[in-house]
Amino acid sequence: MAKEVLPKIAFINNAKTYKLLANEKRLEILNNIKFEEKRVEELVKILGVSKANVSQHLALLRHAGIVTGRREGLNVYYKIVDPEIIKPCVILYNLWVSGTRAHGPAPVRKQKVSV
Amino acid sequence: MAKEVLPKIAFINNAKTYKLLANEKRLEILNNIKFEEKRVEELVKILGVSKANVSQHLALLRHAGIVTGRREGLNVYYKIVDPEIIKPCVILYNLWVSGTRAHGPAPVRKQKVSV
DNA sequence: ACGAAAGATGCGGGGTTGCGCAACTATTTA
DNA sequence: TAAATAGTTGCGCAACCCCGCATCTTTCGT
Repeated sequence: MAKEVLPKIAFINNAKTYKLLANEKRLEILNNIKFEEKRVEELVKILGVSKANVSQHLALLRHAGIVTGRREGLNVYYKIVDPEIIKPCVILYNLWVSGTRAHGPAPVRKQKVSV
Repeated sequence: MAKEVLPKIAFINNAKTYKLLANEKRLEILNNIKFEEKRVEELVKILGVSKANVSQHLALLRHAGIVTGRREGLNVYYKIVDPEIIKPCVILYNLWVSGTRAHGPAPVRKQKVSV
């Protein structure tokens, strides 16, 4: 790990990115399109929320350049631009699995996931 | 990178953690105490905000188990519990440095940092 | 015991976020 | 061209976050 402290600009940028990631639904969306693109309608079924809501979340992620959409007829297929952005999720999840941190009760069975 | 989609509980937990990280000042605090502990007063000088505000941010991080404080006389020394939590910051920063993602204008000189 | 220094905490207002609802656009099929 | 399907966008309100300000607590020196 880098010994140096990141430049101030890094905090501003990271905070923006973390704000986008700081939402359960958006995280679920990202994890569902990290390797294969999916239609909005599919994400609606998976997330169990309204189409409008999914669209709103996707708009945020799109404007930040985190995901891209490709229209094909009636459908729009979304995918992650750079799957690298998922890594922090896996790291934090594993951190939590290891029980190093608190934040909520332990699940029934905790299993690490490869980064 | 793991092919599997993380369990739902992971999204809930990650979202909570990301909310805590989604603040410029808290990120700066974490980056300043990732390897050596610092007094609150030192952080006040570094961040350039009020003592009360720093204390509030530290309280949030403390309650989430991300940092710990150790009192020594008048001073309280804070440090990160597990520096692993910094990794996502470095990853995201490098992602941004690579120009893979948007989010703000490019800095004068961008330099990657080792994870 | 009193004052000073270092932190912590409670409150209040301005700003932001999340989501339902309704209205709108785009594309295909009849 | 009209209807249907897939998606997007604007509005409004409740909930939440950030931070200044004042107050309170802890510890030390005199």
